[in-house]
Amino acid sequence: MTPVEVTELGSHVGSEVLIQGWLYNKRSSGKVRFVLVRDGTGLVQGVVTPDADPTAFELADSLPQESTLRLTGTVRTEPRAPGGYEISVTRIEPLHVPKAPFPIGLKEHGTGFLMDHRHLWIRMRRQTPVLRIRDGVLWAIRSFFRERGFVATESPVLVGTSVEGTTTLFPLDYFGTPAYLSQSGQLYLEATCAALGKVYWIGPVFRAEKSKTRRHLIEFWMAEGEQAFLDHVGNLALQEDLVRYVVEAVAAEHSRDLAELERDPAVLLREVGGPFPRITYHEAVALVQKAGVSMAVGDDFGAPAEDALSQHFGRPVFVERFPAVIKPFYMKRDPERPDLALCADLIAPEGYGEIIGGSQRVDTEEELLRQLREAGLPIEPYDWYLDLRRWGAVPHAGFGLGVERTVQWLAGIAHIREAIPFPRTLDRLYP
RNA sequence: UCCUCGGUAGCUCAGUUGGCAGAGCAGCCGGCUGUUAACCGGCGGGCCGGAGGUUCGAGUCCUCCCCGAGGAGCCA
Repeated sequence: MTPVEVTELGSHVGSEVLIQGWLYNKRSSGKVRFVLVRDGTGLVQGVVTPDADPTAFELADSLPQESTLRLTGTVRTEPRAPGGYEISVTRIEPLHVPKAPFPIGLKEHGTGFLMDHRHLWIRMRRQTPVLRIRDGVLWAIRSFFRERGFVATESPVLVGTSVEGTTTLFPLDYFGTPAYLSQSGQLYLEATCAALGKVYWIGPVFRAEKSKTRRHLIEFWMAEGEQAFLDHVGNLALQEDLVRYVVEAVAAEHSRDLAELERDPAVLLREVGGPFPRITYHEAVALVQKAGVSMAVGDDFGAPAEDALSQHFGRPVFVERFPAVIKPFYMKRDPERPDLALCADLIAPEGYGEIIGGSQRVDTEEELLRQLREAGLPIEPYDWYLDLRRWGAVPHAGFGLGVERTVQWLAGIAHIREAIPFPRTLDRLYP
């Protein structure tokens, strides 16, 4: 018999099917036994009675959690069953029977224990929908860029230069030459964008920050776009279109996953329904101060400040034109206000924090040399990057979107560690 | 790096002014013909994070160390 996936059961009502999966839970009530089977696509309940196969009846009692099995039976519509369908089981074929109890029970566990068992934890009910939503976010980003004519051009992960400041680099030995894990693919995207016009990449980046918060990972995925002949204003429009596209795609294609997480898609669609407000850095500081959060002009926004902004607007908000001194060397200055950078951060609603950082880039050699020096960076490793301003210099702009923070927002989960299969957090490299 | 709270059964936790080590879940045995993290009865299960100290006596008080969680700073 051809195996059927749990999500396809609706089109097999009344016929006999074969389900391949793992025993998630079992219950019994006298002479009726219930087996809850997961197959990766969903959960289905099988009902086993003694008038079915007596072997199946015995197995429904004795098999431990996370046994691998094949289940044969007839599909029925059943409102009492989770998922709406139920299988009247005729046969259970165990493929693997664990010798020890599964470490992750259905009751409460502490975070440390769950993180030690992350490789098993991802099988559990609240984890699989998040990972499917992550897949939806990544596919939506790719199809957005593809529809707009962007070319995927990968940036290297092993690099010789810093993008985001030297204190958060992971150093390594590249056959005797100092090297680092990439903090961002941006500099290389600026090169490929001069070759192909519109480019993007999605990949892992690394920040050796001693951060220990619900919105930080040491290794996280960035989706970065870079476009030639694009200015600051066009950059914001591109970012806004991308975020709206991703939210609408996930709301449409992952309603079942969102429902399992008790996340209302209508809330997300409302948040991206209208234009995203755009305020300047200085307006944002004033708003934050008015909300009672202490911060000075010249500070970057901390978590409480971002939360105040996100609470005030209730939708994604762009904060633009930061003081150049607190931003990286590659950002172009505002011609009207040379002390400000032509940049913007996009703050997600509901306190999920900054999900995008972007800017128009410096496009002349003189300006770039000056800003490298001001940042105290050596010139030589950036010589290739300066070449981009020596031949075919072009106004260009781009941004980086944090994939896990976006997943965190859409899935409505409290901590970023659940937004990636195997999170790399401070002091945690196992599993 | 700093601040706060924790570490007791496989897991989640309780443990009174210092005086015999406890519960729920999981496991095992039994019961129940519609369970929804099922329920009911029974059984087994402990280097109380580690090292020192105070005391007749320490899970409990003190010192140091190790580990975990939450938050800050910084960032996406």
